[in-house]
Order: sequence, then structure tokens, then C-alpha cells
Amino acid sequence: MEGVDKEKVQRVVYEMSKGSKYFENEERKEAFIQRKIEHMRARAAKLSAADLSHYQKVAEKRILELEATRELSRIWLHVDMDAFYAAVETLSNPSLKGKPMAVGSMSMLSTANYEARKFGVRAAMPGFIARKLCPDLIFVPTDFKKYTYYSGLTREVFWNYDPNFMAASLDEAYLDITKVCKERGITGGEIAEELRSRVHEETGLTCSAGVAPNRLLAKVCSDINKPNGQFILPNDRMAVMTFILTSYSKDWGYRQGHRKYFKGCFWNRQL
DNA sequence: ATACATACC
DNA sequence: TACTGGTATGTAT
Repeated sequence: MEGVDKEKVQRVVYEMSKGSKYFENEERKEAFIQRKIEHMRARAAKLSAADLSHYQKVAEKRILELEATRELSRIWLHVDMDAFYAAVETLSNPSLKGKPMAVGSMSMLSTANYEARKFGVRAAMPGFIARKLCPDLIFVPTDFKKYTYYSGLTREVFWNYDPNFMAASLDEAYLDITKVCKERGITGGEIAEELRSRVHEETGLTCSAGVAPNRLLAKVCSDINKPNGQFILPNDRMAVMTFILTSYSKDWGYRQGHRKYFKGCFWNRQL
């Protein structure tokens, strides 16, 4: 997210966390991971040249199998509501509009609106740290009934595009829109535009969408133009390859790992 | 087969 | 003062 003083955020989080039980546990976990890495390195160092060439062949065979079964014929759409809990709370209390706000407690936040994110306030951050980062932060307690109700409204819209859609959580879903695109003779991007405006009409909430040949890619795509945007990855092998090599989103966190993983695979194949 | 670990929201 | 809880999937033994 732009306009976040990352160093300051890191410093505040560290200052507020150090010395706590939580912090000690994190350090213990970190040490454990380091030991695990050592262990794996030691095992890798023991591999003979013959072992390496054997595993190389196994990997190449697997890659060929995967390439042969590569599926590019389906069009998947991933919808992700923008700051869902916070947006719902703002609907029921419009005076929150434009002010930094988070849903949750001093112990734990479920989500924060975009104004609060500018201060480095995040979902899954304890509220007392968030308040340090943003002293004017407004706290709203979680109200799952409300979110379930609005989630239901969005799902009624999704159902029109894919009656078998997969709900990933209250605010996320995967839709196979291959059939609806074909029947109506329109693109995945057009479906995404229409679905998003229907969600907005029905709920007053905005969402973002990603359209791609599979679910993982669609999910990555829905993050790219968030909030209230969409990104379309065409059903084309070369487009997919290029996307995996070059794409990234501003706030991937752990998901950055996927990119590195993909990149590793493809560089190793000299693609 | 089962516990244990990771990652997601 | 205070660092979720439920779920799905992957890995180690």
C-alpha cells in the first residue's frame, strides 16, 4: 500500500511486541525453522551427482506430465469484497466514512478500512498496536450476523453466473464462468464488470475480481487492481507464462512465496 | 494412519 | 492488559 511508512510500522510493532509471551514464542518458532533449514541443507549436501541427476529426471518427467495436462479451456472468476467487514460497518454507520476504522478489539482486528491501512493498520493485527500506529483509529466490534447477511446478498448475485460457485469465506468466492461467457457470447472481463456492478447495486459494497484459466491465478489476479477493480488474464499459454514471471501485487505477503516458487520452476526450465 | 505444521480469511 | 479460531491442505514419522 502506498503512503505507508514501513520502517515506522515495523519499529512500532517491534516495540509493542518485544518481551511479550507472543514475542518469545515467535522467536522460538523462528529458531526452530532455522534448525530445520540447517537439517535440509545438510541432507542436500549429502546428495551424490547420481542422486541429483536422478531427481532432475524425475522432475522433468513430472513437468512433461503437467504440461500435457495443462488446462486452459475454463474461465474462472475470483471475487473478493473490499475490506468487507469494515465496509459493512460503514454502511450501517455512514459517519465512519472517510475515517480510519477497524473491525475487532484491542486484542485482534479482523480488518481495517483503507484510511486505517495508510497508517499500517492491518487485518490480524492486535488492536493495541494499531492504536499506537493510528491514535485516532475507531474500533468497531465484530458483528458476524451482519456480515453473514451481506454475504448472502452477494451470493445471490454470484449464483446467477455459476450456481455451483465455491464460497471461500464470507467475502470471497470462485466462479466457473466458462458456460455463462459462452452462452452470452461475452468475455470474462465483461462478466466481471457486470457482476461487480450488480453486487454494488444489491449491497452498496464494492468488490474486486480476477479472471483467469484457473482458481489460483484468478485469486492472484483479483488482488492486482483492488479495491474496486479487476484484472483479466487471457486463456493463452504464453500470457500465463509471462504473467507468472512478471506479475506481482503491492501487498502479497506470504503469497510472494508463490511467485518465487513459480519463478524458480520456470527459470530452471530456461523458459 | 496419525500427528504436526503451514497458510488462509 | 492485550497477538483469533475454524478450516483446508501439506509434510513428517
